[in-house]
Amino acid sequence: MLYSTTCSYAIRALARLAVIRPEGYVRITELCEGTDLPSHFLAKIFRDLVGAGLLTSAKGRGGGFALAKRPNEVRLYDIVDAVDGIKAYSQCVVGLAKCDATQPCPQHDYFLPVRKEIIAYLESTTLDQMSEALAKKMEILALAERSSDLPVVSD
Amino acid sequence: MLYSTTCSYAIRALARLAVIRPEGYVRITELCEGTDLPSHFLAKIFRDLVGAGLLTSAKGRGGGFALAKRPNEVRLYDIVDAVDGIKAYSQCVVGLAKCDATQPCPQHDYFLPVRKEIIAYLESTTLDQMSEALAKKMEILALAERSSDLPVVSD
DNA sequence: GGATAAACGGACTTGCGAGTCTAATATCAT
DNA sequence: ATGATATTAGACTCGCAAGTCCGTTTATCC
Repeated sequence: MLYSTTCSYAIRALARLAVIRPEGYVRITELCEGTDLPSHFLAKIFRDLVGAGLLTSAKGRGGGFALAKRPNEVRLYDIVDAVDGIKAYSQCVVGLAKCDATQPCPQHDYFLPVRKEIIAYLESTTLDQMSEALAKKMEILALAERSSDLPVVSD
Repeated sequence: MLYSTTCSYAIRALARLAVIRPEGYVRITELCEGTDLPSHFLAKIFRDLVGAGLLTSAKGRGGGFALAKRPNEVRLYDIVDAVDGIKAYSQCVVGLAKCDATQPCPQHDYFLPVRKEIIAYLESTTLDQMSEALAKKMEILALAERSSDLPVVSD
């Protein structure tokens, strides 16, 4: 509800990319394996992320997508901005065209701390934090799978 | 970006309702006058709010919609829950089906304070706070209009 | 150079939230 | 009673985000 579906896919995929291969190319199909990420759609999203400068790509054998920067240099903020556009987060909370200090909407003042918290969250969370959390989770899932012999589809 | 468009309409309309007539019926057309609220669509939304117990309605001359409770008893939380469903706010921030303390998503821990802040905001903000803020704004706008002789479309 | 393997590009489909429209129903005033 | 006025109900349209598909291009390997 904070991000668009497209943006959620982007975030999850980038976190996976940072875990699987922090530097070097990963194929889309490999990236989506064992997850419910829609590979065709993600391919389209990744193309845009290349355009936005977050990813680089290489065609042909051994190719794929790679992070354009080191994981600790990529903020959640940058991903969200590239996909949804950060503007969506600075607009009026009830969608008024005119909403500022002189013409505030009914919730303007009350919402300020929430907006502040969201922006701080987007700016302070980085890809390496997310990849670290994800790596830990994948490890746990792998253990669970080995003991139950059930494939776990998640990321 | 926090609410659906429908929910924004509901919030704005209820705030207006509380300003125009805190108790007693207001017609949809009257409520939308001088705003960009889509009256037909709002009629549909208000029907649902009647079903949710936030509004009461009366047909025929002198009828319309009225608040079912006093403005200070209606929280933003209640409105959002009636329209979007509060469940949307408690789900995983990146849309994972399974996401809890045992299987957290890559952002689970980092997002907690944001979620907390949002919920606090929804629970603590009430309709009378919003109507008070709106009344103040409408007053300013009315003054501006009188001095410039330009009709101001807003709420 | 041919086969293969990957991204690239765009056209296309689908699903759903948003918004419109009209007929039905209930209420009030005279 | 009758006409005016309001919600009610639901079918319908519209636009966009989400998702699919396939041919093209570029790179690599043998």
